[in-house]
Amino acid sequence: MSEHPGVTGSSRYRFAPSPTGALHIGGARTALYNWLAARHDGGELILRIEDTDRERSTPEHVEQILDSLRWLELDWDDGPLFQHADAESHAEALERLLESGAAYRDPATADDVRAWKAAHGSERGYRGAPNGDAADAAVRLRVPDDGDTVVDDVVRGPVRFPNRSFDDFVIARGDGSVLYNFAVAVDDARSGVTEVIRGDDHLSNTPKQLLVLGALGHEPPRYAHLPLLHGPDGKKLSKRHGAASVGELRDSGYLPAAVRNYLALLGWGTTDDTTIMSTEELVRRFEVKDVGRASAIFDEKKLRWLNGRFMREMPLDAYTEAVARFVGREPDEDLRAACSIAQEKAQTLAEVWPLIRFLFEDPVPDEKAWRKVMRSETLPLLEDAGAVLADAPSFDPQAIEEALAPVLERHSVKPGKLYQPIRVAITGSTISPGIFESLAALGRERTIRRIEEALVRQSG
RNA sequence: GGCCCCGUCGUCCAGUGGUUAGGACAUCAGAUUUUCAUUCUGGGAACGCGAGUUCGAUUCUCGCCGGGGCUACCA
Repeated sequence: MSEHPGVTGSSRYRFAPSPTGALHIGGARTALYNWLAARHDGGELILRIEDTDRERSTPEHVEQILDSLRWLELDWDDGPLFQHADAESHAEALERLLESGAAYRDPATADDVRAWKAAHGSERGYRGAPNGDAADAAVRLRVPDDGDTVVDDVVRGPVRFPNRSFDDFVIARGDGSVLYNFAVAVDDARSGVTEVIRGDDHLSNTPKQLLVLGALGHEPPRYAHLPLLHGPDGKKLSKRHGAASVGELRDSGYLPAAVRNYLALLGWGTTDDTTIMSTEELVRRFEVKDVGRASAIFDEKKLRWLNGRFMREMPLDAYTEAVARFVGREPDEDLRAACSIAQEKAQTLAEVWPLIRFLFEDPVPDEKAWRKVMRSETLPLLEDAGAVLADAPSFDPQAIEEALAPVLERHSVKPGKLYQPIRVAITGSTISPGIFESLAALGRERTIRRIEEALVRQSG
């Protein structure tokens, strides 16, 4: 159509969140699937902000959503478009329907409709009558009593809705502002959207949009409705389900690539059971028609595991970069060295700093660890270790291990009896990267000092 | 209430008119290990129920049960 510049005949996808809250993982998955599908078949992706609800939509939420998408590294080719900014075309389409008689003004209120239903039974939707006097009444779309409206869904197959069961639904408020099901249909047609991938909660809305499209004489796009995501309790995912928003995922220390991989697997899978996939592989293999039909439960344990795999396989530079961003430090040589000894130990970015903190700050003694490890008989061990380390020919992990070996023999103790007190002395905790690597990274000076401080603290 | 969707291990994802129903996370046991992790080996664990079709159903059909969505002058 001539009013659709840029429509080339290839597929056009859209992601259309409403800015009434932060982007949830459900919305993130919808965004990801649209993105994967668009990138897979070389189509375009439009980002449209569904803000016709002026009451609940806020600029802050818009920013949050854009931030989340950027963090997920999902880009778009057009937009963000704002739905409410397109009021003229909505008004124009509305006028057309009013003139053709496909829609009519009806002063009936929600209460009136309820009363009508009480009187007429619930097997047939509300049918109103035009009222010429009501210039400021809501506009309803006339829905036929006969026939079905069929949604030919890519993941569910054809789904039939008896027209009789629908109300003559409201498409515009009394003040002329349009409602969701109308705006969506008009916008999708106007921007030449050919593929609609969205949550299953919209399946029941689709026939309404089809009815609007039909009344306007537009070809409908192809629809694919994704199964909904649920929390661990099986209920619809919401704020109380922990890391439910993209922002929380980021703050929990997850990697965007791992989140993309995990989300892709929530509702879709490969025939050969491949689990870990790069984004390139995801793009190559993802097809909407292979999406499952059953709702899925978000399982953070698996995300953690997947994230750990990505963390461990990252090049050190990228790893250091990610850690630096997460903890708000410079990705300098010190941090890089610290990261190199902690990389294999952490499943999330949030777990890295506690492991390497002792290299940047004085250790904060964990009393429990101290009591458990620092016994009277460990004093001579620590003393001996301190002396040996002070004299070690060099201070790399191997040299340290070799220097410490005789201490073990002299006191005939198992390795743990020596290493744990040292660990607590230099890190304050019983948990750290490998002891030799930790000592080497800390350096001789600080090592000796911390051991001496521990001895003072312990005997004093 | 009406309309609609869904139902394979605890969870996610495969799969088939005839399979020992597969993989992953989680879990359990064992091995490795200086802590914590990692890694390795092994184990347990599922086709919601009832009919029908069929020589044979987890797979096809219907009913039931269970879960979910929509039913706003919200999106």
